[in-house]
Amino acid sequence: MEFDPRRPKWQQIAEVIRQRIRTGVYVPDFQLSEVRLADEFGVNRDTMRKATRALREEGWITTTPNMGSFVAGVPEGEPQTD
Amino acid sequence: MEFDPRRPKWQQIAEVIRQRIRTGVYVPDFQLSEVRLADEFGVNRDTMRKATRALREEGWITTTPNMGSFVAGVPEGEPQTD
DNA sequence: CTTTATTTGTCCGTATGTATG
DNA sequence: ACATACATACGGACAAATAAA
Repeated sequence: MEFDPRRPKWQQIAEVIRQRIRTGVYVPDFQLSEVRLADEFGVNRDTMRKATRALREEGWITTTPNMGSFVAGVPEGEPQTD
Repeated sequence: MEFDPRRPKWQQIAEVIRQRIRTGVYVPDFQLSEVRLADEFGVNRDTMRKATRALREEGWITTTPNMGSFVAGVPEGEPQTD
């Protein structure tokens, strides 16, 4: 993925994942692995964690320690682009 | 069993077993099986092994390969709640 | 003697949480 | 942002020894 050097990578990654959830690419309960996503986007896991943290705080995903992160759905007030 | 997510499960399990030995629920020579205990507490055997390892190092139990773990008693210096 | 069940020991893989540099 | 390491936890698999059928 191409990153805009003017903005943090984790923000750009979070936006991509938001879009995937909005459009149904990622359906509820779909498991998101920080390790695999970090590999997919070509970034460090530490960077990926910043993205998942933001998505978690916004209600897009839920995270269970030692288990994984899972798609929650589109948060309240967010437009569904599906 | 209900676990406090703020502390490791294996520590909480070890504390439960310590209490059972202190109060005589588990008497000396009573056999403890990692497999059955893991099932009882609803955790992975790997997690259960961390608990038995701690108890073994503290002197609460002894473990014989291929045989099982057995209650040793209340270690020296530990108060007997019985 | 053979089979089956049980138990600990060991190893692999995956995943998140935390910490350090 | 990255690199690395370790802790915690789960799932699965296999080996070796023991005991009972």
